Amino acid sequence: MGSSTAIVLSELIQLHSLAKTLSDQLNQSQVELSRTIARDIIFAIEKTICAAKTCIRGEAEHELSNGRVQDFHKTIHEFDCREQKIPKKRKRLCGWASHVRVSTEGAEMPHDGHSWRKYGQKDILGAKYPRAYYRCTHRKNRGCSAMKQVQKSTENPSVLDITYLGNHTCSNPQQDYSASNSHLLDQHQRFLDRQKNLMKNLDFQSQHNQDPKSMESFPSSVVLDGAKADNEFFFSSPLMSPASTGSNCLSLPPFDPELDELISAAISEAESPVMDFDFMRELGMMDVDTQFDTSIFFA
DNA sequence: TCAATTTGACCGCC
DNA sequence: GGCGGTCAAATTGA
Repeated sequence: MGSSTAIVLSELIQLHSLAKTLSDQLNQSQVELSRTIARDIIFAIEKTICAAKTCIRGEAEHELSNGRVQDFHKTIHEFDCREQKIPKKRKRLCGWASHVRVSTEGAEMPHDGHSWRKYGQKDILGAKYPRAYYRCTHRKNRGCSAMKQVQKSTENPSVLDITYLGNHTCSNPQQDYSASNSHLLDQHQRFLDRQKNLMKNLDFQSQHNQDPKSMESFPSSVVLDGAKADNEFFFSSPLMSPASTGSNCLSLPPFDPELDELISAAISEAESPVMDFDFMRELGMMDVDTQFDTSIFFA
């Protein structure tokens, strides 16, 4: 791997730790805006760390022949374990695996664009709810090896922990967004642009140290508390501690007609309230261990 | 009738 | 031996 990338990752990890410390120590009643900024810093850093990790993994694979990979994977793994508190003893997953947390909020099981067949259910030690095992419906006729495990969160039954194993080789037509729904990609890009603008505006606020009163007139806001609004995109990285989860909620102001139009159009054109997680991963919206609130699709 | 789900039994890893 | 993952027969439902 390139040493510069390693330094970037190292520095980001340290920055992330500092920002979280800052956020934890600030008193909510006195400096709400500072808390928001600190949370935003954490969010930005975590996104960058994810990107850097992706770079490193790619470079590491490229340098496999040099035998310098193990240290990197060890570093990343240790960081992952520290931040996610994943027990080191973990059953070996076959090939590609990704963990997703989904808030169901009324819907039993959010559709993810693929058809699955349940082949087993198991009570897991220490877990309040059983784990369900699914395989791709096209396993037999198309030899698709994709699987997923679904388990309700013990802390919050409305949240599903979904682990995807393997890649779909069945080329499910519902997920072929790039070919048949390229306009959705375009709309999604516009949405991301709007997101960037929101963040720029937030930066403007922090630079001008606006008081809470002037904040009220600002149309775009970042959710300050854990309370979730109806139309709220919920971003969370694997590095997010439960205490800081609220910082990743990007509130979409209900009085922003253009944004509402974008979202409702994207949802309605998809025929069903489907958000394809593979699709999101490919777009870089989701990395491994991503929490995604689907409540907006089932309102 | 057939596909999907349920559930107890079995298997392999730690 | 315990636990998680898978198998496969039984059951359900469209």
